[in-house]
Order: sequence, then C-alpha cells, then structure tokens
Amino acid sequence: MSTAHAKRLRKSALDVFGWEELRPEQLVAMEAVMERRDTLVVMPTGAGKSAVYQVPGLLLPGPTVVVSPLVALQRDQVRGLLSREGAEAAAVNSSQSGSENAAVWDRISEGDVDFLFLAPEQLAKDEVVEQLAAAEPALFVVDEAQCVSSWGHDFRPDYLRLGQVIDRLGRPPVLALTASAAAPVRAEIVSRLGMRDVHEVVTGFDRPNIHLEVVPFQDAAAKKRAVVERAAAEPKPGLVYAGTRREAEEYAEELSLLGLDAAAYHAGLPARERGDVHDRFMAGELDVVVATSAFGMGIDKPDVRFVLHASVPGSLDAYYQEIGRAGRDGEEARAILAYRPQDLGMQRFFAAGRPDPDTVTRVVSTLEEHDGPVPPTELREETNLTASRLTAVVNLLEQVDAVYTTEDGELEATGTAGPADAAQQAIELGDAHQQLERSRVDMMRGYAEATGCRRRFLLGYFGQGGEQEESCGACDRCEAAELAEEGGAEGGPAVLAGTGGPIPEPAPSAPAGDEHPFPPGTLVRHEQWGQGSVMSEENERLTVLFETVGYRTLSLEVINRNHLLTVC
DNA sequence: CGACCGCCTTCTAAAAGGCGGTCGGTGCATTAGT
Repeated sequence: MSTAHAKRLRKSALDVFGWEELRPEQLVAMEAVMERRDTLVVMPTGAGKSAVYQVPGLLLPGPTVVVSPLVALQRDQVRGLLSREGAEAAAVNSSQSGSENAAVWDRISEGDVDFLFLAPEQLAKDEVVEQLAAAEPALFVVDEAQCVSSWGHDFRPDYLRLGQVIDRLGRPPVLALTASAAAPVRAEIVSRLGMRDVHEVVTGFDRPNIHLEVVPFQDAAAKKRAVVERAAAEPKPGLVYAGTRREAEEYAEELSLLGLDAAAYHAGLPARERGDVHDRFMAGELDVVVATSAFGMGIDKPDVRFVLHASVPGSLDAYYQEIGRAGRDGEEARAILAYRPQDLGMQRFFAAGRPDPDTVTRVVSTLEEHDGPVPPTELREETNLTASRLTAVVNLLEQVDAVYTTEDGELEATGTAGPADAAQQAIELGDAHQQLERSRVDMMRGYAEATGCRRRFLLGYFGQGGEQEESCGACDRCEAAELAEEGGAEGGPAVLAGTGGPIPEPAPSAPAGDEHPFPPGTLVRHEQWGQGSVMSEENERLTVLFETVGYRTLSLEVINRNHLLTVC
C-alpha cells in the first residue's frame, strides 16, 4: 500500500518539480501525509522540508492550507510554486487589496487553488474559517511550527488557536514542519495543534561543519572591540546577531568604518531598506549583516561562513536556529558567541512577558457580565485591550476551562469555577510558563559556561546526547582539552580571548566512576518537581526537563546521596 | 535584569558621581488621514 503512494509521489516529484530522487525521510513523511496521518517533521533547512507538503498537496483532492508566519515569506512560497507547471498557489493577507483577496476566495471555491498561504491571524477571522471549511481542505500545514511555542504565548497568540481552527475545518490531516525543536517544543506543537497518533520524522540535529566557540567577557567595551575585530577578521560573508536595534546599528557603523560592506537589519527600519539589505546579502554584495532576531526566517544562503553573536539569545532553540544559517553548503563555518553573563539580564526580562493579574481579572469579570457568547471584537472594546493581548489572556483562560469558544468563534464563560478562581488559575498558568521560559535562559547560560564539549551539550539539549561521542573535535572546549593533553598538565582548560570572565572549572577528568542509571532520554521522577526527562549530563551534573518547573540541573552526587530521582 | 539618559548635587568651580525613570525583540492586521 505504501509502495503505491511512493510510486505516485516519486512520479509527481519528477514531473512537476523535476526532482530525480526523494530522500528517505522526505518519502517517509510524504507517505504518512498520503495516509492522512498527522505528521511532525523536524529537518534542517535545506533538507527539502517544503517538498513534504508540496508533492502530496498536488495528489490529494482539495486545497492544501499552509500557515506561514511572514507575509514576505508567503510571497516567495507562492512564487516558487507558481513557477511549477500545474501547481496553483495563492495567499490571503493584508498586503493585498480587498478585491485581490476576494478574487483568491473565488478561485478557491472553484477548486482552482492547490495551495493557500495564510498567517494565523487570518484564521482568527470567522469568515475566513467559514470560507475555508466550505472548500474542504485536504491537508493543513503549519510551516515554521516552532512559532507555535515561541510566539504563541504572547507575541502572536493566534498561533495557539490553530488547534481550534483545525477542528472547525473538520480535522483534515495536520502536517507540522520545523527546522529545529527540542523535545518539549515538539510536544507543545503536537498538543496545541491537537495532533493525534502523530507520525514523527526527526532527522539528526548535528551540523558537524559548524565549529562552536564561546568567548567570555566581563567588560562591555572589551566585548564590543573583540566583536568588531572578529567580524572583520573572519572569512566572509557573515552574520552578526546583536541584542538590540541600537547595537545592530552601532556595529554596522563600526564595520563600515573599517571598510567592510556592512549593513544593519532590524524591525525598526523602513520596509524598503529591509528588503534592500536582504537582497544585497542574498546577492553576495554584503560582507556582513548585523541584525536583531528579525533577520533569518526564510534566509537560505549557502555560503555564510560565520555567525557571530554579540549578545546571548534567550534560548538554545533560538541560538541553534541562528547559527544554523552558517555553512549550509557543508563547507567549514564558525559559530562564535561573545558571552557576557550580564547580557542574560535582558533575556530574563523578555522571558517575563506574561499577562498581568489585573488584566486577567478584568477580562474574566467582563465575560461574566454577559449572559452568553461575546464576539471577541466586542470584548476587545469593553476591556480596552489590543487584539493580541486579549487573545493571550483568553488562551490562558481557555486552558483552565474558564472560557470556551463557540462554533462561530465567540467567547463564553463556562462558569465551572468562580471568577476569582478562574482568574487565579489562569495567572498561575501564566507564571508557570514564565518559569519555563526562564529555565530556557538558564540552559543558554549552561551552554555558554559549559566546561565540556559544546556540541555534546547542544545535542543533549535536543535529545540526542546519547548518540554523541564524548568529544567532537570541532569546538573550543575539545580543542582546549587536546592542547592540555599534548602539553601535559600545563595550559589550562581553555585559551580565552577577552578580559577576565568566569574562570572555567578544569575539564572533568571523569574516571570510570560516572556510571549511573540516568542516561539522556530517561524518564525520571522527582519528589517535588514531578516527572521529567533527562536532557544531558555534564561534569557530574544532570540536566532534567521537568514538566512543571522547566529545566533543572542536579549534581549526580546529591542525587545519589539523597535518592532524589527515580527512574519511571 | 541591566544600560543609559538626564537631572541634581557637590567642600562656592568644574567635572564627576548618585539617583530615578525609561527602555529593551520578534509581525500580523487595521485605521486614520493625505
């Protein structure tokens, strides 16, 4: 049966897209889609993720809906498909006029569109969901699915509502695609989208051609000098990630003064300028782009030689995504993190974004005043909140069953708990999420301050710790360890540029005595923190992701002495 | 959480330090007003 699918898939891949061969993971994922299974695909960019929906999308009867986070990305995706003979694609978004969007809906009702691209905010509109339901989509794709977890909670809360949209569309098969997602992120994608009996296709995370390095600093000015010097010295082209818009502009300015073709990129720039920087970088006309986190999604430039972080990002997920833009061509590339512990402060601040208790209480009491369902727009006026802030609160209330959404997208209090209790529970849920986000910042710190192999730490975080050798040979820590071995006991654990910085502990000499029953991947239970899974081990310490409190690092010695963990 | 800005004070003068307030990252869509 699956071979029949495989044959049709291969034929369509060749006829329409001109692909002679499909990779085994692509084919496995496509077959799952053809069998109408919910499917989660985690593949590095450049591995042909889009093909996983493009090929089946043409074979399945009915349109394929693709949720895509950026309008600019949608335009490229539509254009790419239209260049294929026999593939009809369109988008509905606010960059097009009302009549243009109306024309797309006409084409859809006539069965003339194979692929429709939408942002989640479009799907928050009742009439959009109705028109879509009438077209009976054959497949619901969530592209860049890590956005569900990373943006859904505050920034773009409509991502958390896609599960309900899928319900209202009659639950077509769901295909979620992402380039990187640690286990808890994958679990959140699956649960938020309401995916069932999920077929997961996860390829390896390792990018062995990317050399990993962290350079510690205490002094801000010293870090800045070093970043400029390093960006100037590394082979080009490269990407520098700055923590703020202002820093991005300052670095770009300094690099330009050194005679480099450098440009800043952030969301505060005029759209024209952003497009211009993007195009020049892609065309190879720029040596360095200095950007905030705004730069990256949809960028697939093969020859980026280095990604230099002038400021530490807020999670290893974000860090991995950003360094993953280096060395797509498989040639040598470098990921360098200029690390100041103080820079974590801003990330902790960002991680604190949760609805404040007063707002939650206000929404609850306004809902209670109505004797039935309320349209969200009306609620927005009454509470005087922006759409995204209101949605973030409603998402929390819905999770604690204080609110539910009717068939036509209106909101109603369930009344199962009193208003005060409902608000309290929602606030606690918001706090729990905040705690998790902070623990992710701590994991980023763990990487930056790791004394053992960086790659091992990174892969451990993504749940592949067990498959990795002790030493990768392509990170600063492994190189330092080799040096120390060659030169006897002298030399220390690392040769560090910069001034000062936390003195790293000596590399663990780890005799044979580090046997224990908790290899990465083990499910464990802690008396206080409940169930969790072991993410990584380093330096006689285990990092465990607990379902309720996030990441925690525990010393093996203490675990053993106090019997803290039991294997589930 | 930490950096930065502007204001005030300070061993009656100019510069320096303390203090409080503000800001910091991602984008969709929509609206008001040329």
